[in-house]
Amino acid sequence: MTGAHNDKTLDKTFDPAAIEAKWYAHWESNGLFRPHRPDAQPFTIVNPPPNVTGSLHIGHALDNTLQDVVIRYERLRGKDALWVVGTDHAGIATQMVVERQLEASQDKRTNYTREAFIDKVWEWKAESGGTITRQLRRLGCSMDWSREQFTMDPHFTKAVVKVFVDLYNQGLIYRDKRLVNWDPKLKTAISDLEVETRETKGGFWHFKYPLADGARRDDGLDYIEVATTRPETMLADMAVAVNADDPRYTSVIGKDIVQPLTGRRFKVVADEHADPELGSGAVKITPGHDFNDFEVGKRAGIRPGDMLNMFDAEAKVVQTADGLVPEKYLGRDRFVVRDMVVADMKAAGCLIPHVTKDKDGEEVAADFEPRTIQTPYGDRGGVVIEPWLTDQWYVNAEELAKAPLEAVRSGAIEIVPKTWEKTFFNWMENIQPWCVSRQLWWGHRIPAWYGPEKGDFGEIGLGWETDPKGKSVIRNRKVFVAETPEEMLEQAKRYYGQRELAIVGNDVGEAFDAYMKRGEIPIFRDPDVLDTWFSSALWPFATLGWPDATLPSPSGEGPGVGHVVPRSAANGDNPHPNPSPEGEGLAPSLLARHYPNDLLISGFDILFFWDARMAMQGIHFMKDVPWKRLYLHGLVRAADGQKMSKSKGNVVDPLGLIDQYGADALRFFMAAMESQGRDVKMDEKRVEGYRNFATKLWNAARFCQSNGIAASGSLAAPAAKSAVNRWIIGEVVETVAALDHAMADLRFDAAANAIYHFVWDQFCDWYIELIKGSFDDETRAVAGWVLDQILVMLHPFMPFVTEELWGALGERTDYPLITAKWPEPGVAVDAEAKREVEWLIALVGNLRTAKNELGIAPGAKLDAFLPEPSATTRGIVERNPAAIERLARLNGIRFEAAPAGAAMQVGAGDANVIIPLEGVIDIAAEKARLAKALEASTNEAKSLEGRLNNPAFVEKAKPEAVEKARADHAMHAAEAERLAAALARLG
RNA sequence: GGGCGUAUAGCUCAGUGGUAGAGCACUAUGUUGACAUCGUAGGGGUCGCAAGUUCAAUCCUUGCUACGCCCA
Repeated sequence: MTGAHNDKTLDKTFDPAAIEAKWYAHWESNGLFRPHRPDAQPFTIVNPPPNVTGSLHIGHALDNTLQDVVIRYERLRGKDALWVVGTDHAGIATQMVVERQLEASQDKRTNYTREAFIDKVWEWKAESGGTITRQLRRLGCSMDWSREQFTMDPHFTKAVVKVFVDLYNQGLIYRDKRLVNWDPKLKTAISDLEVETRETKGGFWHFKYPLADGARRDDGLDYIEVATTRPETMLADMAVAVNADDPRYTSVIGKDIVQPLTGRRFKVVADEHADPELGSGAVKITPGHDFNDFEVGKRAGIRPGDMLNMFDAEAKVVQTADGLVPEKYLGRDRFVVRDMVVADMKAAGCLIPHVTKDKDGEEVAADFEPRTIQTPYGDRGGVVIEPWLTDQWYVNAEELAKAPLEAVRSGAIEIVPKTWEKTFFNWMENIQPWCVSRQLWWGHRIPAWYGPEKGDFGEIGLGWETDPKGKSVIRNRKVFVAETPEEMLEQAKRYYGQRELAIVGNDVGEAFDAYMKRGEIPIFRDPDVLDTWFSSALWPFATLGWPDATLPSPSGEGPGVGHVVPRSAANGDNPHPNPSPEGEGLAPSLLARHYPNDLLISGFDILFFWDARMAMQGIHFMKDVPWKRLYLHGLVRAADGQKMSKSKGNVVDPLGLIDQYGADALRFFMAAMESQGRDVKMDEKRVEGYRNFATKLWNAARFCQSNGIAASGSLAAPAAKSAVNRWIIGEVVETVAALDHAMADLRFDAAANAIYHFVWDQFCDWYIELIKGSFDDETRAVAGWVLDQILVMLHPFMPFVTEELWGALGERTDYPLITAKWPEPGVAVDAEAKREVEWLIALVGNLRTAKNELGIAPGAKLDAFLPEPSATTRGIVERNPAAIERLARLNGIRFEAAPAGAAMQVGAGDANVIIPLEGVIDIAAEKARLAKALEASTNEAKSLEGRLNNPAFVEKAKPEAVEKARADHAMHAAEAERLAAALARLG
């Protein structure tokens, strides 16, 4: 039914689905995605690793199509093209999926031990981990599956651990107690980038904070008015800040406030953060729960360790260290407490109502002023982020950002399109410490261990305390950061001397004393894991085998380097190591050969998350940029321009489009729509159009085949005498040049359009039409060669249909298209042939138009006269009788005067062909037609004449512009003259 | 508030300092040695608005308007 028969005769219709699976399996099983080319110039890209348990969405389709276009192009150009592929463990996302599954069966994570839960995640990975890689195959992506990577493979984990330890030893990773963005739903810290600010409707409450000890302001008031959008935080207020230059408050700076609900006494402090222009000019300060207040608190001399905390990990109220939070608030949710606090302040007479006038001009009092609040939400958990004071691991991003900034400035990394440079600079220049620890179970466990710190006299055992999460922790910790437990123990022994050490579980808790009593020093590993982006930042080099010289060999095959990493050190949590299959070219030089990568293609939405961090880690550890070029593309939007989202229900499934139109059509759409700096709007009609394009090509090939046109076997253009053949060879030359130019600039749209228009407009519409009826050997050779060049040039965009046709047109099983050679015509454009064919095209086109306008049947075969042809035109006519008869549908063109009588007149180049139509045409209609054309020509000529008569133009314009204007003027003037003469003939 | 982008035919988008193109849609049509997922012909745009630079502006500059995105 579909595809090619065994005898390779092409079917009338073409079914993408039938050929896609066949060719993909063929390419992959024959190792054609990475042919052995040890002597070729390497070309390397790495795919942005999708979430391992995810599935292909339309954005992946765009991203991976562009990468495949590039890698297939470079492979065809003979390079040692490597497209590294793999998936990301996606810490938060994957853990959430598995937790949701547990919830569905009334189960939950905390019903399991950490190890048991992680086992469940590995099970889920095994179950669903193949989905997206299968889908990438359906799209036709020619990745090197033989070396498929996973961010939690043992060798990758080794790289992650080494990076952490090295950065720690270099002082670029440190543990710090400061405010983090805490997600109370996921119960983990997240980085600044994972916080999205949303506008929400909220309130602004005004309160009286009474001055203590009878103090009064200069104006006599005995309180300070403060306002807040988060009243609940007053339970942990530690100051009121006013501006030192604000005359309303100068006399009370340093005086005490008594907070009405907690009774806590704290100072009025002077701080620049208080803006006299805003509200009352005074601000309540909650250093433990607000980023600005944290800084104010520090400036006021409050140490982070002393800042009051009033929330637990789920943002429920807990007792502060000073014990002043009233019992009734404890254990309640932050938003419940907000309402309670407002009510209690109101009852205490400390709420200042918000007074407005209603529509009748009456004053109305409300508890708060309605306001639009910029509220931080966690991008994964979707709940309001709470600034929370905890110990977390931070990367000194400011330091690591220096080299990437310089790399982009110097051009060592080229960002395409360039407009993104500014965004990149802006972010990198203002980069904040990167919080990399996550309170999750699924991920790379942080290679840090804690034991009790020795006291001033070397004594050990200063006790333990309860952390904000309610867990018992060693109060003064000594941290040991090491790649393996063995190394850690070495460090610990050096520190503790000859004491017995005990590595204990995650919760040292109450067991601490027991260990101490037994004379053992308990040491436990940091329970946290690393931010997923911390590991994916290593993708460009860790996938190539860093830090080992070679990659680990598969399980059970000798001492692969990946397996010397003890399980505990690799992660301690990975019972299902993903063996790295051995592929071709696992030479020690893999890393050296393919780093730096040549190009990275990613969506701009992960510029900061991923690209920037790859640049930081890549340059730091490899002493060179991760990639020479960074191409950023936009989003794929829904047809109405909206962002696609599950909640809006406007998500387009790329697999559905592939089913309907074929992968080639979807790919071509993605490439053709990818112009730099603009989002791609989904347009299914256009996908359909490119499916039609594939069908058009299919049928053209079918026609060629049925006329004895076959595979060329020649890289160079065949010798050709006929103008038509010389012309089409020249068109190939120009198309290759246009494609190469577009690809060099990563203009995917221009590249796709160049081949599209060559195939349809030049090859199908004109060349095939022109050669019909004259299939000589030369023409067969040229047509076969041109069709081959088309298949090669189109292959990066439409790999399936082109490979199928390549196979159908000739016996070349040992020379598949995917590894064929990029066109090298070896000839120049033949200008004479181009002029000749363009003359024929103009004649045919003008004749068709004229016939149509005069209502003459298109098929009517007519006589034609050309009384005084120029030598050139005469030659063209004499050399192309078949085309003139077949396409122009003329009984030849006679070089003699036309018989008297009505005639239509058609121009082409310098010729005016007269076609007698006595009794056939409506003379009035022909006159009208000519008059219309005459007017257009005359207007054009006049306009040009006006310009040429302007001395300023002739003097100041570029000579080429003047020259062109003169030529155009001459052309239009001559045309007008011809048309006028033609009109005159009609009387 | 800061930054970036976009505004061109009904729709989706290219493009150029010398008065504009594609695909789809639309109208008419079906003669041609593959293709109706096709062919042929056609209609349709003061290139968001205003000012400036220039011999010349859709293109460069500035301002404005509208929409979108990122950061604070």
